[in-house]
Amino acid sequence: MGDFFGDIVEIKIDPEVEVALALPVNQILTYSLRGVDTGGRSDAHMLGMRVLVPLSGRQATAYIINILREKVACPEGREEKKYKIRSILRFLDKGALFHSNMLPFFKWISDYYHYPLGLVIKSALPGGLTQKTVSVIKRGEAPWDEKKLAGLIQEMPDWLQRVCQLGKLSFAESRSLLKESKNRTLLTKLEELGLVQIGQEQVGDSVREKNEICYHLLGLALDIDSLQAELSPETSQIEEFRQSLLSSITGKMLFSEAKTLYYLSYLAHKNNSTDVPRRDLLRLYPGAAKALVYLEERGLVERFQRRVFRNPFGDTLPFFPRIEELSPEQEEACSEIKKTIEGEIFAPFLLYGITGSGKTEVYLRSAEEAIARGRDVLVLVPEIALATQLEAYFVSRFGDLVVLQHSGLKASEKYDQWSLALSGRAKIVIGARSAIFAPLKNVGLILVDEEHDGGFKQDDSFRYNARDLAVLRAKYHSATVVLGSATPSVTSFYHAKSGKYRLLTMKNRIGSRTLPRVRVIDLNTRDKGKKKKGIFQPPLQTALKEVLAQGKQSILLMNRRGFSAIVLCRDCGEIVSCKRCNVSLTLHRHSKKLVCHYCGFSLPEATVCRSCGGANIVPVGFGTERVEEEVQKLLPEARVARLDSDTAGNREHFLKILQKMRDGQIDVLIGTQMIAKGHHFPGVVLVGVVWADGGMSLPDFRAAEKTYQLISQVTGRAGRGDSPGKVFIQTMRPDHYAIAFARNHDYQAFYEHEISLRQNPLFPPFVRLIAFHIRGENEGQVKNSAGNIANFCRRENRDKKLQVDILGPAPAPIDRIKDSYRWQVLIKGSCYEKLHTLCHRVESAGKELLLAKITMIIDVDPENLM
DNA sequence: GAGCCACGCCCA
DNA sequence: GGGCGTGGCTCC
Repeated sequence: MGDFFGDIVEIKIDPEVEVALALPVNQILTYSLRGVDTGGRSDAHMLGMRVLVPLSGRQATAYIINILREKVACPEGREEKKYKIRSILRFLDKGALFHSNMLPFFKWISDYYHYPLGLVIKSALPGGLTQKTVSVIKRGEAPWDEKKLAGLIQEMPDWLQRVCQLGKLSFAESRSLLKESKNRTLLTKLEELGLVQIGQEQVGDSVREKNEICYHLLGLALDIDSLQAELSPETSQIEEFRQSLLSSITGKMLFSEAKTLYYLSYLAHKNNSTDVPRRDLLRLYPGAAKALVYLEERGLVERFQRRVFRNPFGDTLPFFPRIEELSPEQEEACSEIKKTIEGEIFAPFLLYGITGSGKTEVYLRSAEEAIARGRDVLVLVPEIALATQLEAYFVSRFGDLVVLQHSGLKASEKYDQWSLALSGRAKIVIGARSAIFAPLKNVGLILVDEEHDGGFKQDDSFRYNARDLAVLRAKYHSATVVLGSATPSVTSFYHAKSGKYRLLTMKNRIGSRTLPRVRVIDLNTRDKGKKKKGIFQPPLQTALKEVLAQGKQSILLMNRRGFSAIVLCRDCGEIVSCKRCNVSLTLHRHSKKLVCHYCGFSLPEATVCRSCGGANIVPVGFGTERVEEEVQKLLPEARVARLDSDTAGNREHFLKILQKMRDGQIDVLIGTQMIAKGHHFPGVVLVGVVWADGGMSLPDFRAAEKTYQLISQVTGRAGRGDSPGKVFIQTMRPDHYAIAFARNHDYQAFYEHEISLRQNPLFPPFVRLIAFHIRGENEGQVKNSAGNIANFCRRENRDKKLQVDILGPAPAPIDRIKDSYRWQVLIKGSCYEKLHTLCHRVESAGKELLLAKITMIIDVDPENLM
């Protein structure tokens, strides 16, 4: 055999590793482990580890994704490596940061969403774990010489003066200066003269584990049991305690030592743990610090460190007891899900259950099943507010097996919660979309609540959809995935109907609760000619008054924050728009500002028209602030609260309002869509949709679907307690199918209508979409680049017969945000492979197609085309 | 993401 | 021809 393969010799060489960089680099790089302290780790243990690597004169974080232990020398001349393999600098952690079974998942995601593997992995980890070196501009060794400088530059820039005075500049300033090439050339010269120096500085992790010092008793035959009954923080018994100790030890026992031991025993007893944190001990008795040193020397106590996990759970989580009796529909759903969990097979379910039908209990029972079988559970919710809801249910049932993962947590808490999941101490992760990457090893069940929600789609440069990834991850783990909703996305329902998902239906509300009666109020018929009466029509006004008189609660949905929709100049009719975006400003009366909702730009409320200079600027249309004002006028005695992203920015405040609402301390709650979702407010009997039309006219094929969902969701908030609910929908388009079907709670009919519309022209679920967002500061160049992309697509499509539809180029509905012009090209096709083939070609041809400084974002399965 | 090099433009 | 600024390639 050796002769036959004469030119192929198996040789053992230094082990090499393949890594993905935590940088926007699409390549996998190879490094050597030569001379690296691997700490005796096996290959399997090195997979998924984070390492620091040299990268053209810098250091960067990378993740090990493959280990090349043995190599076959390649036949003559082929695959000769052109580069020199360098060694990694060091391992950055004790162990891997993700389980190796996540790698295929990450690779798939990287390919599907056209996003570099290293950055996929980076987003799967908690923030603050990216070490690197950065360049810093410093004073050089040579003495500062103004004459030398004068030869180089006429005027000394002020940053250079600061280099001289402070010795060095900040990371951020150094970076922005080094970006500009004219500074670069100057700096090179200054460096040659020895006046400045560009140094490399290490940036470490910004989160780390927290440890505390603990003590426990050692070698003391204390008869704790006999003492325990009497132990108390009172110190009157200490002398007696000291005497009793003297009999069991050799040598003397100072009073302070006895006191320390006394408190140590007391705290150990109180916390039901032999290990007592030093901090707790010192808080009770500051004198323990000195005594502990002696006690340790004498071998009476042992000191050690233990890891503590910072904990994001508030101490006021409500407790929800287990519901013993299930409705027949719940029973049915649970037993179906149970079967697939037991079978440990991949099984996707769509749990279509109307609001109030008890989906939460189905989730909890399914989770019990998975946990009982030793498997982990992942729970995804579209936003933090809902995590808070579910969190209480899950903690009530599963205690500290549950951890949280969402952006409401502090970086340190996030890191600790993530660590608990990684180590296997936590078995259930609840979180927003990024929790789809939770480091659970053996996922047996994934629950996606409110699966229709757009919040699962991330809208920045890594545009993944966590709901879709949930199905994928379940496949990789042979797990059950349950997508739950009262108003499933048209796509998911289509999959359920076509058999791709299994459909579980729950049509009845728990108990005797009925669905609320919905009344549609046509805004077109309101008192024409008469002076406008405000934003509530008489039936809604009456209902609000009645409900208040009964001592019950109301919810008013207004899906726009601020006071007005737009502000315009009464003199010339010009709409006051943002300086940097092509959108109208919105009046925020609370902060007395005109605000841009896209870039945050603001003007003072009292401003003059940019077009004619007139000061007669008036707000037109309405937002939540105006609704709030009108409610206060209509019901002066009512307790009113408003929840939108202006007031909910502070999580504490947000939770407090939700709590007050549950406790009945608020009569009318006004808010944007964030009040529509999932909350359980038993006292609410009236829901008013102040203006249902907001989302309907948007240029989005999902506009009707989103409107239907929003109205249904908020409708579901009414009548969750004992009294039946009432809903009023104010609209200019009472005949629109989304409103008509929402009024009758007829999801099926809505679905049938919507799916027929998606067939011509073809839209998802019949085709898939990929959007190319082309952006830049020069309008003409953006437009031309978009044209190039579209032409390229058309050419490829024709030549390669890809059967893909190309739409555009077209300016985005909002064609300028933050001074950046926005155009898009949309491709759609029923064959996913062909669509992605085209997408890959566009990606690799991108540099030639895009003009200077024009960027392109690839958005697979776009949700938001604004 | 950031260093580095090639290329192109401007002016002598 | 030299200096400077920009874009794009590459990093192992």
